[in-house]
Amino acid sequence: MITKFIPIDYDYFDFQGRNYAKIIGRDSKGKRVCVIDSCPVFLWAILKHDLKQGRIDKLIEKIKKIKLDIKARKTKVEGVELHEKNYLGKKVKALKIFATNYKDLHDITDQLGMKEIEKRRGYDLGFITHYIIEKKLLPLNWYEISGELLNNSEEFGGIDLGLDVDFCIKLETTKKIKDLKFSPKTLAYDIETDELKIGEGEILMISLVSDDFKKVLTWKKSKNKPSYVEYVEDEAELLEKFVEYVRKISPDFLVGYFSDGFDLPYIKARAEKHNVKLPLGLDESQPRFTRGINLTGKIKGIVHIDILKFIRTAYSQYMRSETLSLNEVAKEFLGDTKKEFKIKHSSKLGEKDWKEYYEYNLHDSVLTCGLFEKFWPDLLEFSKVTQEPVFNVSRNGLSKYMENYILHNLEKFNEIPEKRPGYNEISERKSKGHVEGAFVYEPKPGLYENIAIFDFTSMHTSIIISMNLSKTTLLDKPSKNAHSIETSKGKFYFSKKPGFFPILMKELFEKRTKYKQEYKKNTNPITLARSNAFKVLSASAHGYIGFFGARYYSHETSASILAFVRKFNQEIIHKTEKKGYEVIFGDTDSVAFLMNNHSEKEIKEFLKELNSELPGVMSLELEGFFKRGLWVTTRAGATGAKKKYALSDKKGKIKIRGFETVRRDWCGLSRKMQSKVIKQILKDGDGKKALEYVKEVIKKIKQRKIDMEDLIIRTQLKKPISEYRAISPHVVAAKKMREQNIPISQGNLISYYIAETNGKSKLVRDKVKLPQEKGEYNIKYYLEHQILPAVENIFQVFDVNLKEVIDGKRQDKLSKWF
DNA sequence: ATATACACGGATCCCCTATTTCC
DNA sequence: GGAAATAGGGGATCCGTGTA
Repeated sequence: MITKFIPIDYDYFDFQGRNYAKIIGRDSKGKRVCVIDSCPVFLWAILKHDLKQGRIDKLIEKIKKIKLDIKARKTKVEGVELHEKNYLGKKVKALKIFATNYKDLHDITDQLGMKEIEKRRGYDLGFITHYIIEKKLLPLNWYEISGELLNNSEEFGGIDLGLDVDFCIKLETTKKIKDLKFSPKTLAYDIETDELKIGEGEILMISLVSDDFKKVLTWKKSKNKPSYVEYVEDEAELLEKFVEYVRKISPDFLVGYFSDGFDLPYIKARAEKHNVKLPLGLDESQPRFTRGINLTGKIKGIVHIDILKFIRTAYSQYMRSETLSLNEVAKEFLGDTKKEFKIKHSSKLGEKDWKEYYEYNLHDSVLTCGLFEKFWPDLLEFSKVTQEPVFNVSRNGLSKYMENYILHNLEKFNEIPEKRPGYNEISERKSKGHVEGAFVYEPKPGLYENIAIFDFTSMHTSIIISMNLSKTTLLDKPSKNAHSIETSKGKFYFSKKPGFFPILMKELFEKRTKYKQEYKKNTNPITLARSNAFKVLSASAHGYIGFFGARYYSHETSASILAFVRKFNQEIIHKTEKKGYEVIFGDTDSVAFLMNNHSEKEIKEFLKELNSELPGVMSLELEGFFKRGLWVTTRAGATGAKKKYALSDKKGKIKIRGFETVRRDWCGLSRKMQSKVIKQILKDGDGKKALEYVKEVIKKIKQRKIDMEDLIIRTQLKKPISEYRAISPHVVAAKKMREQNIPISQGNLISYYIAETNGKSKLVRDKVKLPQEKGEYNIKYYLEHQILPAVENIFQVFDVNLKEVIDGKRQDKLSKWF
């Protein structure tokens, strides 16, 4: 049989001791296809250099005899080949040792303690990754495949029986073809429960939303039933009905929001309680969870996606939302929010509340479905770039993206993969301590006019490429014909012969540029997603090298990259000053300076000149020309504050960095006020109006006219309450919540305000009250700890002492304004 | 475990000394 | 009068959240 095929989900099974990949996908007509395939299983034994052929032959014979009888499975070494390979960029002789089952590679590795063998590698990729590398059947690419149709066949122990697919094919050949249209079938779901702790309460309803399907299943009946609501008798039937609908719709992707951590485990826990089976898998298997801190729910054949996890890794650094709640994320990406509904325990809900609750539940799935559609192009592109299935892509972190990209591209360098670091290796890496980071120029506080800013394009990555930096190009001794750099950890030398890591980064870097252009020329969600995928990947190169869990970790390289970053930035700053410009600030990869009377054209010429002196792919670009810029001192007052500034461009567009305005752990009042003050000052060029405004705010505070909502402070609980050594206000608030049985856990944003109290304690934490708690806000606290710190330094730029304004003292220095 | 370092700034912690309170 | 409690100053540390 010959058919077109797009692989979506990868799984594997053992049959007669061997591994078989089981790949679920679709054909061009949308029929569901299961492909069964196998691939050679092997690991590498790297030989000590200068071994004589005779000794190698003897070693091969010895290895060929290895047999294992473990875990009720008999496997053996099935063959050994000698190959010329590269390992960490160096030529080596290595034995390719074939085995029966991938899971036994570790045990075989343990048998390879012979002294002729230097290192053992390539046994820790996982079967799926290994299979994709070997057979090049890449996720979400289109193929024309041929093979034997397994129709109710007994082969593989009758795998085809009881598998809910249209065809099951034993793969023979594959041929990559041009992309065809593929719109995945998506089903979003969401549950409502009485308790937030997994399995503690009852599941009241489940909503399901697909393209042309909207449903709320519930056993909580009420008088007016919207058409999309379907009643069942009880919770057990609810679960059965849920399974029934999922099986009937049979989506490629079952999507939830935080469903790895809530919805799916909850459903599983309740099903166990009621003794209800959850045969959601295409083979009727139940969802399975991987253990560990972060639960991951897997359903065979249907890709279970927790879209929150993907948004968190791939997108959150570019988002405006301050939390990753469904409401905020949906607002940012879909322009839609959750339905208003105040959740109460079901026993406290009135007859008319239920209709709203159904709607609320349904709409959560609508939003989840919308988010999946919005991020589908991104999932697709990341999956294609890193050549890993969407299930993994949606849950992997940045380091894994980079690592997969590397592993799937090693073959063209004839490289044997490096192993994952073990526990000891990781602790050793951690013990090496931090390397010195980037250079930040101390700004001179003040309000400036006409500012130009340059910054380096993908600075770290372009340095890795241009200076050929990596674990494998690091030389173990000084060399004259090498890139070298002085770091706090010593002077390091890197070969000038391009290593595979910098070459790979160069490919990424070039594609990043190419797809950015493509996106600019042809703007659509796919080009944007592709551009973004390469941007994210390209930007995490240095982070990967410095990450203790990375296969290609290198402390020396990380230190060198950062040393080059400092060097290049300081050189640019120096050259700018030498050219006669006054430098205002610089952070890592940027320099800002006063234009004085120089024209934009002159400055662009200067940029060209700077660029001509940069090596390799490094380049400096114009970030922009700005009309005004504001820099302040630190709270201590002695020095200019770094990483805090505000700019306005010629169109009056404002860019605020680091100020309290952009920090979510300040109350709304200070943030809004500071933002307004900054905007006013950048607009006017002085602080007169802004000061009037601040005085009004102060007056309002004193008169208790401020809305409570604007005084709420929100701080994230980053760890379990018991682990806090310093009991700060938000920890006290969290404790109060716990006492009131309000469910809280690590990662929650804790809201509270500071109230007037009778106690004489001076600790802020003793004045903490929860938003719903009765009390009056603490005037002194808000004036001195929220308002003053937010704007004091700004007015200092104009020689205004705000403390005196607050205290109502006369303002001599202000006389010039009044 | 799940990319890196630098930086700000609030709040508490902790140590010290001076002052107040208690017996 | 002397010991214990309290206040307050100030640096160290913890903690959360930014910038790049």
